Amino acid sequence: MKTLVILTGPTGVGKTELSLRLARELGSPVFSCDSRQMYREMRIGTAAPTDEELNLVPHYFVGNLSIHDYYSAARFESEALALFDRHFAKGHECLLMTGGSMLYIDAICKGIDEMPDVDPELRRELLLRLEEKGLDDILAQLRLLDPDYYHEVDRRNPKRVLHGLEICLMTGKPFSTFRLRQPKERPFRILKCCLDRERSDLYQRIDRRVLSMMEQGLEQEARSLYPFRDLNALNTVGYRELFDYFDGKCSLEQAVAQIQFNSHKYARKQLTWFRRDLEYHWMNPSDADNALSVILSLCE
RNA sequence: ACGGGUCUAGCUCAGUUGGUAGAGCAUUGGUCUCCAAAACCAAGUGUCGGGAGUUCGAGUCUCUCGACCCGUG
Repeated sequence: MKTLVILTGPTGVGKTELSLRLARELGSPVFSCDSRQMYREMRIGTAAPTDEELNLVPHYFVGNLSIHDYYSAARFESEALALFDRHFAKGHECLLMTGGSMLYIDAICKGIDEMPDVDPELRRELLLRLEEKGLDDILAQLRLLDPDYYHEVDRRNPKRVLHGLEICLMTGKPFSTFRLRQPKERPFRILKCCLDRERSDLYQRIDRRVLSMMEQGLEQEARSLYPFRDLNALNTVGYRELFDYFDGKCSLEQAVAQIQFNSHKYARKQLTWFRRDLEYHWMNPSDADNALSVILSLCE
């Protein structure tokens, strides 16, 4: 039976390392599902696999985008599914997808409803309007155009409200008519594995990794991307904190500490998301051999 | 040694004319169908340096002890 193995877990838990071993065991490439490692300009700060690691096993979706490119979970869904098809057709029994982008994982598992991409100009307009007239103004229009969604959304969350209105304005139809939220069937089995370790252990690993990023030259990487700080890709832990430092808002030390804290926060958010999904098999990669054999036996 | 200052949540600090404490960060939990490493919501925490006194009542006034800091020797 064709199986897609999903190996995920919070940032810094040790996904990359285990995925390389697992990929060799399964004879699969690594299909990354990390929304930030895709940007080739952001290697250090996203802890993207190194050249040596990339040479060990073929990877997809690492460094395949520029920070200037538009991308989304929906695009990832269609591109990744097409690739899976091709590889399964070539005879692979198991394929491995690794990464921590929760929404991207769900896009693969359940699918995302068909919806047009948002026109960047419209988005800019609405953001401006949000700034000038406030969220209530946006909400009022959403209420008119899509009362259903108006009642569902978290009305305090500008991003959600804005997106709803964007789709209404672009299509002339209520956003909620697109949101079927019906999980799509996939022509393969999905095996979900989530790595986790003791919290203090995880935080220590994250903290150490941030320091090592700094040694690898994260500051220079961030500085070279500073002119593009307004791009969505750069709204990322590890970069925006350094941008604050460049702006003189804090010391370098403080920025580094903030990167560590924000990574902790992100790890917690990931865990919240994964916990909710009862299909996950949980394992601790501090005993990598065991984790590996558990996953392999689940693949049977 | 003398003079001055500081000591409040894990950290940095706020606490009005005395009514037993708060904000940011951290920590923790949650929401979530497409810019998602985003955005949003929520929670706990304190022997207010120790002790004594004044007072119906002290983080807030007085005394005392201690720690640290800055001056002067």
